[in-house]
Amino acid sequence: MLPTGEPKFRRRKAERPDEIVEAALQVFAAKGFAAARLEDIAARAGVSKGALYLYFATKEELFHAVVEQAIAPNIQLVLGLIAGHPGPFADLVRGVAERMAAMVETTPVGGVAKMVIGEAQNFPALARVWHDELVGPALGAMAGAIAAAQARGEVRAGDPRAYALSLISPLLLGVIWRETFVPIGAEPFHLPRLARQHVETLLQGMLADKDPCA
Amino acid sequence: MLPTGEPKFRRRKAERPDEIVEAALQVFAAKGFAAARLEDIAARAGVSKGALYLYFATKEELFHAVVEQAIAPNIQLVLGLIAGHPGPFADLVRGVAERMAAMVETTPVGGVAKMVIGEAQNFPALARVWHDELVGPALGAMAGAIAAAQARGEVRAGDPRAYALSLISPLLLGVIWRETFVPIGAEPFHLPRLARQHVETLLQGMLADKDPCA
Amino acid sequence: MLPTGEPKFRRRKAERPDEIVEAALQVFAAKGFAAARLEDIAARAGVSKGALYLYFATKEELFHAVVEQAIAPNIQLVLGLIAGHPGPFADLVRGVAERMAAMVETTPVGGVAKMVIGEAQNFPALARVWHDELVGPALGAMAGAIAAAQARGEVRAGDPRAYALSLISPLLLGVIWRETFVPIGAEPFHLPRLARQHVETLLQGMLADKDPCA
Amino acid sequence: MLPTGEPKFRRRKAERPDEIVEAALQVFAAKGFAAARLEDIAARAGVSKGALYLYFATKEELFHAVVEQAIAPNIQLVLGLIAGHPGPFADLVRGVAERMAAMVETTPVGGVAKMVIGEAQNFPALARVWHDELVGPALGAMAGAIAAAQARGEVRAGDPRAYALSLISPLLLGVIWRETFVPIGAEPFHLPRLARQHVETLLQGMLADKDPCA
DNA sequence: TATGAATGAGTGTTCATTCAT
DNA sequence: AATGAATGAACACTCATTCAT
Repeated sequence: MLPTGEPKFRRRKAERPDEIVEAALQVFAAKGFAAARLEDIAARAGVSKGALYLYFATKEELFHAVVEQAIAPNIQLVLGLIAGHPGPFADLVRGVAERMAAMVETTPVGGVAKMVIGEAQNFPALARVWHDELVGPALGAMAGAIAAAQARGEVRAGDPRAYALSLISPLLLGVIWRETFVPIGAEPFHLPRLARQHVETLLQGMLADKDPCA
Repeated sequence: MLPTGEPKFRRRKAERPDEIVEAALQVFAAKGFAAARLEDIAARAGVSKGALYLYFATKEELFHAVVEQAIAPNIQLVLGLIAGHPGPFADLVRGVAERMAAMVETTPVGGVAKMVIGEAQNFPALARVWHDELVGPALGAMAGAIAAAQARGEVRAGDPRAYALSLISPLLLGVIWRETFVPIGAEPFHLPRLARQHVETLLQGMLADKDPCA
Repeated sequence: MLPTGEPKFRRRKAERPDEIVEAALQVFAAKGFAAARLEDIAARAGVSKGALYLYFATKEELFHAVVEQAIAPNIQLVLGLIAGHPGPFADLVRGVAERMAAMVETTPVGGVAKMVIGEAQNFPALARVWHDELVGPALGAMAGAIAAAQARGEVRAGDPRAYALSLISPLLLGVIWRETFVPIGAEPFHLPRLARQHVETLLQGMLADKDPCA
Repeated sequence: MLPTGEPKFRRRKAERPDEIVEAALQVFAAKGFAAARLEDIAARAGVSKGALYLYFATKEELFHAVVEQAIAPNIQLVLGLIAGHPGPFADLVRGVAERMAAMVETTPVGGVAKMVIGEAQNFPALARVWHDELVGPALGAMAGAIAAAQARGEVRAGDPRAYALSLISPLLLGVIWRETFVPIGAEPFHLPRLARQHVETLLQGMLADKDPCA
């Protein structure tokens, strides 16, 4: 009845699905798929349990939305970084590592990753989304960049895909460590530092004999 | 009428717990803790649901038994390898990596690890067992060996714990990859090869003998 | 097609708890706590098993609600009767006995009492509620009235608490008789008549006015 | 192989059923029928769970045996006391009350009674046994004695059965009190004293005007 | 659009009873 | 006669999903 003015308490509707997905992200990341209760998600989103079903047909569909929504903002970033890099290989690696370290520290991607790992067997579709849209392309792009650097003589011989995995795995394992063992009192890793030390050390072995310390 | 065949009651007190743990290992690794149904475990072990409770008081206790049974045979192996190594650091690393690669290829440790990662938040006791009995000691032993090598001037400066994580993470991530993405069609990694290439490459950067930045 | 009939969902939040407690009262009184099946209670209340848990967190909590609901309306009555009585002791006793006889004949208090007796060992909380809220205060109030009458010289010497128990026990035992033995064919007692005869007889011995032992 | 001598550890077999019934009595009295676990009974009797079934076909049959065994030794005592009493009514009542007070203090009859009350609805056969073999005859005998005393002019007019119940109910209620409320901290009654005060008081009202203080 | 009362299938756990030994 | 491993039916409780409002 008051169509004008600031609809202060009515910026609903359009934002609802996002609010729900955001709430679901928190709960799924914390509990995993099976142990997450729709009631908790609804409560955290400030809606009723029934309202969830206005936007998502099933729990699994909501889970999909969470995975896709948590991926989308981040994936293009890394891919673009790799694809568009002009300079020497070492700089590319350093840039990607730094960006990824920042990402895992500032976004809930770690929680989602843990959740995907834990539920992959029961919900293969999730593993497929995660693989096809995120880790597959990213690993492929990185391997491509490595192959190109090898072709240019910048990087020594060796399986590019294995090199790519070598480069990023401490960071990912650090995230898993944080999600899995830090809550029970294990000493955390400082992820940016871990990534930097790892990349610098590994580059020593990867780069061809032209001075890697440039 | 034949005296053999399927007797209803088998009376095999001695073998039963192992059979049950083995079955539970399969089901837990496949489904995770929450989604695993005791009924499935019982069926796979060839016993009734009730029989499970003759040996394990709760589902969680069974889970513990699985974790400890899958850990126990493997942990001392690696720790002993590290502790008892006399020779140069590079040889130690190569030996450990080779042994671990073999282990993850021949034992279900990967499935258990995935399960621990997925359920850690909901069952902290599991994460604690896994950390305190396996990854904690292993990481500590490795970091200790690295620090010793640094003291001997064999290895360059740098956080030993981060180096240790760097050394083993591609292997562990390869296992996670196998458990998570290979079932949906992703290309697997050849873990021994992956480990070897990684170790050789990383060692180049870790070892101090010849300064590559001359 | 008719708009009336049995709608699957009734949406009667307000009435439901009372309906459930009423149904639970019947089933608990008939079977005792352990043998009562939640499914029977739900069926009798015309709801699903799950609906019970919308109102009561556990079977025991439902049991508590039943006890308190069956107690609450009756307890103040008797206590008020005792506390507010002005006249001579004999009239008080007669009034209380009459009121209690009417109560046990018109309310399910007998069934609940039997249930409390039967389950007290396994569910001490129930015995505590019943004792603290009903029999304790009632016995105490009665003993207090007796002690006062003794102080006034109306009642002979003797333990007031034992006198109080003496006064009411035939009525209570009559209820237990009804709940326990009448269903298998035993001859019932007419409780008001039983109470009256007992009170009149016992009063002869309690009252001090005329020494019967001249 | 050693048929002679003291078979010190072999006075089995004949005593087994009694030992089992004795153990069952304890457990049933403590927990009630439904909550009593055959395993506990077996353990307390020092036999295996399976051995129970060599002597009793079902849990209910064992329950029956317990009731009958706990009754048998006590019933004839009271009945004989009443039947064979020659002297004045007051002495009979005093003797019976004293004997019963001793009985409830020294035997587990209280626990069994509580159990019968609690389980009567679910196992009417138990109530029947208890009624037909114990309380029915006892109440009848007492009522008969009262009627005879009335015929002799010793006792005033009134329903003999109601008088009988009046006489014994405080004692029985005291037992129920002990079983139900004392475990949660209620103050117990001293049963012999309670019975004595009650009987003396009630007799004042029951006895005809000839001096009751003789 | 939104609610939340209600459902009902599903699961961990218990325990009386059976039976090979 | 005795054991105790094994069974299987039963039950309390949970929670994703539905639907009258």
